[in-house]
Amino acid sequence: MKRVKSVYTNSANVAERQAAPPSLAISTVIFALRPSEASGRPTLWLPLVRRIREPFKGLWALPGGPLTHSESLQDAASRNLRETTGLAPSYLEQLYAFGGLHRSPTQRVVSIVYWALVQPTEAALADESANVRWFRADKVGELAFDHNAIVDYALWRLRNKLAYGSIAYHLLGEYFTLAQVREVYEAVLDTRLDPANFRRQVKATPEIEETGEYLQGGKHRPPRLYRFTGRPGLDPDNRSTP
Amino acid sequence: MKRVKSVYTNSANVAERQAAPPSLAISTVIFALRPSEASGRPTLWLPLVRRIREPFKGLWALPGGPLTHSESLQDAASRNLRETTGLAPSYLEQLYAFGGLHRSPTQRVVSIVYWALVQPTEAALADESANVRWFRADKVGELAFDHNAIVDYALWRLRNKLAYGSIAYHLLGEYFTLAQVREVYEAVLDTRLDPANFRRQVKATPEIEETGEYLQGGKHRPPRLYRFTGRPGLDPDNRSTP
DNA sequence: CTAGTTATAGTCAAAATGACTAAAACTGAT
DNA sequence: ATCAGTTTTAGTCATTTTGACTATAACTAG
Repeated sequence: MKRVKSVYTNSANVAERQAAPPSLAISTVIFALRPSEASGRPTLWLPLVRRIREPFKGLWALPGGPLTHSESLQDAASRNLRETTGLAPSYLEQLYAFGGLHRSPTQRVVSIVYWALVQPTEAALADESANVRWFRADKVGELAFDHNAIVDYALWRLRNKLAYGSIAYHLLGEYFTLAQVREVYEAVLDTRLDPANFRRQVKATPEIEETGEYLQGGKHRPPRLYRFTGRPGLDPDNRSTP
Repeated sequence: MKRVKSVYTNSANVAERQAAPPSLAISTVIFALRPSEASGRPTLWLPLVRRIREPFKGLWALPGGPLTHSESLQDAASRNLRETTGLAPSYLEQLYAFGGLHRSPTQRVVSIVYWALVQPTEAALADESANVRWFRADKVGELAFDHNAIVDYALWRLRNKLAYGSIAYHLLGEYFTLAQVREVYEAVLDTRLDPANFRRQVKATPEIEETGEYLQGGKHRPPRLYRFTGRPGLDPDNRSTP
């Protein structure tokens, strides 16, 4: 079989490289909640992978890879999430297609970026190694390519979607207390919210179902557990909120 | 010069076509306001181009084309909008990257779709020919590829963005009356709104500036003209609303 | 000058929001 | 056993926002 790929990657002919179509890659920004080392309160974290080749060798970058022929964009994002972190997302949505001319110094590459939320039970199982590490979302340092801008944009989208839609629950387990929901909002939006008013609002949304269970083992009055009954939200074209 | 492109397009070798990267295209959904033939009230229209080759030869499709090497995604969308309709958009934003496996029967193609709003003064100048025609957004008929789904999604996004953000003004000229703004909302959201309450809300948004001018020549009391002082909104990454 | 129509201001009750008080229910220490 | 401390939960109350509606102003057509 003729190695078609080599026409683009190995040739030193500039005209040929010009004529090559921009390459397509898929990346994902994966958010999960983890307790902050300092306060113990939950904060947003995301996994990054260390680049083992040029360009940007040694820098951290978003997990990603090429789009293979037999998978849809969403499938590619899922796969690549699973391959780098071992995780299955509870929420996955397309973020944006980044296609600036100089994103990569070596070649023109268009990246279709997805963002995902994973539940803490999942996140605890996440692979971590020398080349895969979790970072606090607000302290990622300098990343490869335009990945700092992408992370910022993903954070903006997360905040936005949280403020409108009902998405917070995908960062939590199946059962949760109203205080935990509030902590998600506080972590993501970086504000403090009045517990009484917040609970009034959450209880007004029809997708929140009261269970008969209570969370035991805490130091104080045991809070009631709730359940989210909305759709899974794995579909990017689901028409929920902007 | 070697014709690199031919490696993918002319070769009959299946293995080679498998190995070829999915091709990348840019399309645009262009909305403008035009008076309905029936009621005379403004309604949403969009231009489509007739396909002159297979697949889907003869069917109408969204304007689009390949991504060239020297332009960003947004530039490609702008150019392609200008080339097919002669228009310059007053608003242009990325809609979504569509990459399903079977969007095109002949090859795998990933389309990055933009949506645009053009002002009526512009829209009146739009080119129309045998192969470019404007359709009412709710009556486009059967389109090529998955373009019906794309138009539906674009309409959903437009409604959504209209309900939250301040985007209606990009469908109007520089000066407009509050009744015209209301007509935009009524056309896009397909509802009737109370004129008094609507005006109260619009006047509460800080980006709307009252001018000293009045629209003359109407049959009744001349309405005051207003101006929109928000940012142009040509940037897709502008952090306005979901 | 009058009838018809649109623009615009204002009223009023209902609903939503933000700040706050307080009781209930648990744990851990006295 | 009791009490102090903390969190959950319910409720109050003033303010703001919303929706339905009334009324007046300003124009045109006849």
